[in-house]
Amino acid sequence: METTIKTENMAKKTEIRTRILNTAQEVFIRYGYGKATMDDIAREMGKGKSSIYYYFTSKEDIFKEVIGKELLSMKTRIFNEVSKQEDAREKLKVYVVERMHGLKSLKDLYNVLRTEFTAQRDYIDQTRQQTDQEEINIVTGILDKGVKDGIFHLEDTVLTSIAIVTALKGMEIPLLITETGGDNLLEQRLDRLLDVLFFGIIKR
Amino acid sequence: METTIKTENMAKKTEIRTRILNTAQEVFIRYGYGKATMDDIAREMGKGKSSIYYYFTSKEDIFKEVIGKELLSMKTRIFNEVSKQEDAREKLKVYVVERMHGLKSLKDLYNVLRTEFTAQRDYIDQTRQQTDQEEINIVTGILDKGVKDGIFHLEDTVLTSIAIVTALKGMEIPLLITETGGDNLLEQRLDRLLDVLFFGIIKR
DNA sequence: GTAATTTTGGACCGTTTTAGTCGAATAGTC
DNA sequence: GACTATTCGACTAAAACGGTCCAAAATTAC
Repeated sequence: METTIKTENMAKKTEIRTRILNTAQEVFIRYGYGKATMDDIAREMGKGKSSIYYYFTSKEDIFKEVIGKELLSMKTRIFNEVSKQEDAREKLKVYVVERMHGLKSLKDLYNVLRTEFTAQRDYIDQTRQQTDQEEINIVTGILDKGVKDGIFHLEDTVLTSIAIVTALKGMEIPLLITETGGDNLLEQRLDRLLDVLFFGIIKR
Repeated sequence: METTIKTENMAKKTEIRTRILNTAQEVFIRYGYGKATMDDIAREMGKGKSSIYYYFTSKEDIFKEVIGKELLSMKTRIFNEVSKQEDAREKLKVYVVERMHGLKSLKDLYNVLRTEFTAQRDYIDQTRQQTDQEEINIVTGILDKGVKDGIFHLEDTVLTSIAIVTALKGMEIPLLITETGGDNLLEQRLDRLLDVLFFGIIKR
């Protein structure tokens, strides 16, 4: 009975933390990190500002957790979509498209690339570096399967996956910064990228 | 020659003022009046903050001019759309719909109803009062035409138009504050309002 | 019922940001 | 050259903001 109540209390605390994170995300999206205030977040919650500080250490703390949960969510989505495909070519295609779409929604979240808040950007870059190895592992696994199935002709799948991930990173800024066109334009450009990628791989 | 150059200089000054107002409007829409800064506006212009103060007295001065030009633009649009109709019933319908649509876009502009910046809201309310008489005159004109054409049966068109304008005002907050649904929902609710209005008028 | 713990929020503090001003520099006109 | 128009970074005072404090309220434990 006693542990049950304590468990409920822990769950309630987690629930309130989640609500704060979701509210903070809306406020960060609407105003950007800089202009969003702790008072804004508290007001949307219907609570006092100090109450927010009871659950989180600082504004930056909240921001990092919001980014973290979005990255995790994005990674989960990518993994699920890639797992659904059988063909290695489709796996790679889905991986690229989901990755870029995920980043696009992250752009809306922190609005940092545009407004140059270096501190947050550094943090995002740093967080992204942690997932680099994971990305390379995913792409290497896809390429290995393709070679095994006779679809791809590659000597070194690890080096190739590094090249692919690096190319994707290099495309992030130009692709995401561009305001013109909606998802359709992004889709078209990604298709073109994949064509080049496949021709380059398949033709050898 | 001399007056020509001075005229050009006046035109250039007006052009720069217009560009400042348009830029300010974008910044106000994005961040709201409170969070929008003079530095934001200047940066979007590619100018120094002091340059803005060369053309405008204050941030509030700019805000009032932005609101003023939007209200004027809205009134012009309403007048033009109402003038295009022949039937008094259609005139009234178009008037109501254009009026509410115009207010909806103004809501986006200043974001004040939601964030309760009293100073700006008072100013907007005050500005709106100035146009009240104009609204009553427009609606009275429409009702007079309807009575003349035998479509409406009314004893006192002026009193009725006051009632209609008051009813529209009373509906502004609930209609515009509601986030749910797009223009379609607004259109439906306005149609329903008009049905009630017409049945109430036409059935007597 | 009382004590302990958890949660809350307005007041406060130190720092940062912002509206607005100043004065010098540059550009344009006569 | 004199005068006017325009520009902008530095500066000031006031306001805003992140974060803390501490008492009160609410909840839980005994």
